[in-house]
Amino acid sequence: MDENSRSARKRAQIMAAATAAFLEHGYLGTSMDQVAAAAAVSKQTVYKHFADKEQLFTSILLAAMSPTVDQLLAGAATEPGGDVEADLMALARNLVTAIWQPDVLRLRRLVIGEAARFPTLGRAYFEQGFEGGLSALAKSLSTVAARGGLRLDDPLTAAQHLAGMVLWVPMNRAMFTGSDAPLPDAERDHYCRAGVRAFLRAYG
Amino acid sequence: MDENSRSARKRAQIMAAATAAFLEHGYLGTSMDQVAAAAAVSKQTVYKHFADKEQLFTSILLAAMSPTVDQLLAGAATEPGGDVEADLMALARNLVTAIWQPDVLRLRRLVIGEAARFPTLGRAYFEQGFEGGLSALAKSLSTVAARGGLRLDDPLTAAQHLAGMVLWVPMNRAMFTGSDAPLPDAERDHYCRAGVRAFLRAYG
Amino acid sequence: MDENSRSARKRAQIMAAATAAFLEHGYLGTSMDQVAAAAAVSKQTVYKHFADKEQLFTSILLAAMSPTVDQLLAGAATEPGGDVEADLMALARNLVTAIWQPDVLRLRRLVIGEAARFPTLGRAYFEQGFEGGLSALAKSLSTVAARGGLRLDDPLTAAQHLAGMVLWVPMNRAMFTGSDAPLPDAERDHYCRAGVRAFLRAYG
Amino acid sequence: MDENSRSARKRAQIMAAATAAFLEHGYLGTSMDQVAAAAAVSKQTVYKHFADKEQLFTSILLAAMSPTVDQLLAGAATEPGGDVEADLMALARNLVTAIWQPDVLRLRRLVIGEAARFPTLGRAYFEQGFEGGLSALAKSLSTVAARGGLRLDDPLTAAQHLAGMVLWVPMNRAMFTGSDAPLPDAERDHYCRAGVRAFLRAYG
DNA sequence: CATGAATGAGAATTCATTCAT
DNA sequence: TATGAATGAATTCTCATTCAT
Repeated sequence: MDENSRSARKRAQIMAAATAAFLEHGYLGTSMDQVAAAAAVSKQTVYKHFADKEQLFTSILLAAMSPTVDQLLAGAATEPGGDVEADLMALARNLVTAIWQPDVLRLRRLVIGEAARFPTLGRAYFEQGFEGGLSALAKSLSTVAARGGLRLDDPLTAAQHLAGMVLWVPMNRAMFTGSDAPLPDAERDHYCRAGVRAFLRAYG
Repeated sequence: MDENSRSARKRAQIMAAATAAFLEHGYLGTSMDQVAAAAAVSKQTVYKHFADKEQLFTSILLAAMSPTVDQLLAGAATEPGGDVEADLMALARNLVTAIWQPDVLRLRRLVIGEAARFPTLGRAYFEQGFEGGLSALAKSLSTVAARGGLRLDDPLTAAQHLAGMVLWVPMNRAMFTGSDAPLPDAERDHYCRAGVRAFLRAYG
Repeated sequence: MDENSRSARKRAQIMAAATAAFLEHGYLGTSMDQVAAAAAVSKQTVYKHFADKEQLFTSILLAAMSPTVDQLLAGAATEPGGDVEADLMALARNLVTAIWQPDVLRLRRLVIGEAARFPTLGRAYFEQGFEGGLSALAKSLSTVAARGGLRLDDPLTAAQHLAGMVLWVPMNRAMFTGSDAPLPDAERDHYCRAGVRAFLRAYG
Repeated sequence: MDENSRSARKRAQIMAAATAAFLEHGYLGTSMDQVAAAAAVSKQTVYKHFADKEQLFTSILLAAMSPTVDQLLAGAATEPGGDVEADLMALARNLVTAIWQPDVLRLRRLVIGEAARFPTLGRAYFEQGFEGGLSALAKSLSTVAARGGLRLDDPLTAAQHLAGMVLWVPMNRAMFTGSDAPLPDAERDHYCRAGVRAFLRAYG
């Protein structure tokens, strides 16, 4: 049990170090030496826990996705309040805030950049992170709709449209420019408001 | 002119080979030996044309962006036809078709994946490719609106919303899953139709 | 202590091999492969001990200077014996003998040849090896003078003059011709005697 | 004759460029590309004039020695003036000034640094530049002596002693530290005066 | 005759991975 | 078990020299 916990601690150190390194320098840009050094662990120990670099990478990324997904789902949950527009604005803001964590943006870029080399990983991210987030958003929309004022024949499509209108521009900017800086509140609210209003006209 | 053409020919060979290699294997995944071999040219010749790997990479990508942008702009142009919905559908279909070229998808992934290492490149792509495409779409929307049936106070925002609704899901799928396969017509039409109808409700 | 000794042994092997290689072929003329092969060590091990070639070079040379300096200082020390001229002759002979070690001559040529590339190294050699030797010689001269027969207002200048008269010609010959052969006794004595006699006329 | 002069001009360009490059970066540190580029000439042209790099190097250096030697000889010539000490000071100052040209110092370092690789060159420099200079100095000393006040049984040995006392320290400093800066007048005069006074005591 | 390209090797440095201790 | 060393290939880039045009 002692060795077990010590081993588990080392494993955690390795994963933390590797996650940071991969997110910062990419797959090929990260060396096993760097990982071992950053984890304050010998290379052998790394190889004892992870068969090779590919396995380390996929394990790391799959583990890194969970909190991301959780955040997304949490971000999509709403405490329904006053009027519909206010509820939708809160929903949109939560969505943006959940996504605009530096590590989430880096993770997106990393998975996209390695999609050709690691298609399984990309598919996992898409299904859990992306589609999962949309489902959660659809559910929240249904909740809002249940309180009146929204015609939602197809909540999932509505969620896609809301997310697309709000996120399309700022997310592409973040992806392409490489900036991990938080989205300024004014900008965030601008995209949220414009998207929510168009959404209300289409689905109100 | 003779030397010029010979030198230019070599340079073109190098750029073609390097473009293919970088799009397929990424920046770090592509070696200068590979490039030289694929271009049927000696490594020296590569280095005589491009000072180092970074310069080769940026030159290649900037050159690869132009046709992409052109395609996008062309894709956004429409021959206005019958009713508004039909015009918008044509617009959306053209947009999707223009983007869903394998090299365009690969280029997007490459630029995103290297955004941290080459932020200048990413910014260039975003401004020319992404924002340029949106502007062209806005202009086309204005043309359609002029023929009646659309209320476009802010054509650029409208273009962002149309593009976001149509592209958000399939583009993310393409980015994450790494698939360069053409979008099946049925799927394309599905996203286009749903987006266009919501758009018409919001802006019609 | 076990790892320590193993690591230290490897490091010593590397330094010995690198010293020999650099002294024989110069900085640019020596490759890291040669060093590793001569040290019977992998290239990685070399790079684990020394960050890069420059650091290896400077470490090597600084280490190579110490025994040189020691020899010079020891060479300048005298057991004062009979008359002044005999003492000075012994001093001069010791000086020449100390310098005329193949590795010392090679080291001088190497440091001079790389003085433009490694000025710090050259300065270190000048201050420790050259000026240090002169100081030691000055001290020895003072000892001799204390026993009478020498007027030494400025022992350091006197030492410079004695060394200059004795060494100027044979040292330049050794430097320029590249010969590491020991100075024949007859020749050595010739330069020593002529220098000592002039010195006695000037300072006696 | 036209081609001849054009060819000669090119050859001169190459030699000038190669001299500068070799003096600055050494033999191995200079590439044929650099030489050709600096000479504004194609590499073929370089190889047409000089069979290979070694021949280029030796030709360059042998050519670079002549002006150096000339300067030394000229520097050792004196216009005999007032008293003996003044004449000797003038002689010493001229000697120092003649040597302390940047290219002369660089040439010395280069020849010494490459003495093992190019012994013939070093020997040539020693015989023409070094011993030649000493002979000239000896002749000048004889002239001074002829006007009274100097006992010169062996003018060459006297010249060696004068040169050694004056030059030993500053020349070693220049060689080791890599400085091509001109010797400050005060310093030059210091070494000259101390050397000349000791010389007068020994040979006056 | 002179330019650009080719050659083929070799430079320094790093990599992922595996032994030996 | 965990460390340093070894391996052996691959990386980017440069070199001296020689063909072709």
